[in-house]
Amino acid sequence: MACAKPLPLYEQLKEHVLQNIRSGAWRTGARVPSEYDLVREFKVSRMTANRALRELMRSGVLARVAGVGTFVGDFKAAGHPLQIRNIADEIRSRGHRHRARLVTLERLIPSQTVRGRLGSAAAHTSVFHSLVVHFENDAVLQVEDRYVNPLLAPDYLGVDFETVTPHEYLMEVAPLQRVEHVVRAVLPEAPIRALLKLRAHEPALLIERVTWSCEARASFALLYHPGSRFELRGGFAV
Amino acid sequence: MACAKPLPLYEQLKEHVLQNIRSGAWRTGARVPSEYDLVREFKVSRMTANRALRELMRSGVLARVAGVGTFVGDFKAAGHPLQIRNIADEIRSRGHRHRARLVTLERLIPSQTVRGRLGSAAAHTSVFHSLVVHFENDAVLQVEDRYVNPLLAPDYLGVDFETVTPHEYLMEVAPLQRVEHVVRAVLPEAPIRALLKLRAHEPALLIERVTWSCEARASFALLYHPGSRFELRGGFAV
DNA sequence: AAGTGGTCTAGACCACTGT
DNA sequence: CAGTGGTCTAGACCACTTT
Repeated sequence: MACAKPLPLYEQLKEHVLQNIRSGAWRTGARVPSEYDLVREFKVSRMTANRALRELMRSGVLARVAGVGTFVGDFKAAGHPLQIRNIADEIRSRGHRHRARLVTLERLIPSQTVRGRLGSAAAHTSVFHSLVVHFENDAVLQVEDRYVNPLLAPDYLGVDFETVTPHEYLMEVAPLQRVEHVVRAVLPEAPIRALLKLRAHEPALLIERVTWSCEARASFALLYHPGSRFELRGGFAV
Repeated sequence: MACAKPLPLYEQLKEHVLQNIRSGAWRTGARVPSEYDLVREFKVSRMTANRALRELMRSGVLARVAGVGTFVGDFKAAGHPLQIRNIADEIRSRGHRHRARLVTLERLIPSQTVRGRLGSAAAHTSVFHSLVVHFENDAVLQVEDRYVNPLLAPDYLGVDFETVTPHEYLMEVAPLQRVEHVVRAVLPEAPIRALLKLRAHEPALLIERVTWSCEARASFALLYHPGSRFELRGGFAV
């Protein structure tokens, strides 16, 4: 998926910084080239370098201190509660590596709970079910327990969910119309706890998410995250 | 209520646009002055006007179309799952009774952690600290551990926080400018656990919230909720 | 043709931190 | 003191849309 048009200079600078963070060359807390360094190295004006670093700061990748310098930010895993983002993109945008392991992919008769969340569309029929573990640099970041309306994604069982996330696939085949989520702190049951590699009594952050497409419920997902390594970040200005 | 320092020009422009939106003069979808309009009206350079409008676009307030113009954004899609809501209003909106118990109200030298969140404004000076327990029909719903910048709310220690919530008071004396929050699942320490009346190993949902006012950090709050009785709900359409 | 936003430059002054 | 980020200017070229 190459970008046809050349990126603006400030985007190229941002990408350069992110590459160095992704590759591990610049670790958390490390000093990042100053605006003047970028001016000299890339032959751009200072405003362009400033914009690149400023935007990376705003998105939490960098920390800047006037009179001191710019440094790689100290991020714990952070998600945006209001955006429906692809977890793989989210991990990559932090400069880290995403990997997915498919645990289960099947067709099943939904439980009472799942039927309630997925609605009448799945009343007496079976639904698709996937269980995927998402890793950020080899540490488990999310266990994704997802139930999908087969009417809206009939080819779900044929997708390779170790290269494409369920979210990516669903966004492609079913236009997202509406989303609802509930966030809770829980002590997950043993199977989930094992997949999350949680210590005993370590809590998890659970996001229950229902998505609508074509006026119907498309998917119900239980997204479990280790409490010690995951944060939902949000905020707004003004 | 006074922001002493003069805001940067681009912040003044943002404020000007926001005032017009807040007052209702510019409604959703209405055209906003172009960059050149702002250049002429406020005698600033185009880059300054550009930055103001660009940042308002990124925070979702404005929508811009190259070659066409800038318009007031459509807020119905921009649901805030973590709204800055007053917990008392929230409880009452569910038809329940809200009660607050003030545990602590003091001035103290902030810990390293608090200083980090509250920023340099509190570097070597003391800050205000309040610890309030919020009940929904006699069940604990939130333990609010809040640290306040004394420069922005000098009368904080004189407020009766069993009749007015800290949030209500702060909204009154310091205009809210920016908010950031982090949501996590945690096992709280003993003192908080006792106030929350949690069973052993019962997790809590922790919201860390930093609010800005007058370009300064106004308040840092740790909002603890019992995992078994509290949910964050959100969602949006389209 | 006129207007708009998107980007970019080559300077500038300031306040601040480090040495 | 030199270095840093924060801000600002007065131009510029481009692609695009509307008239």
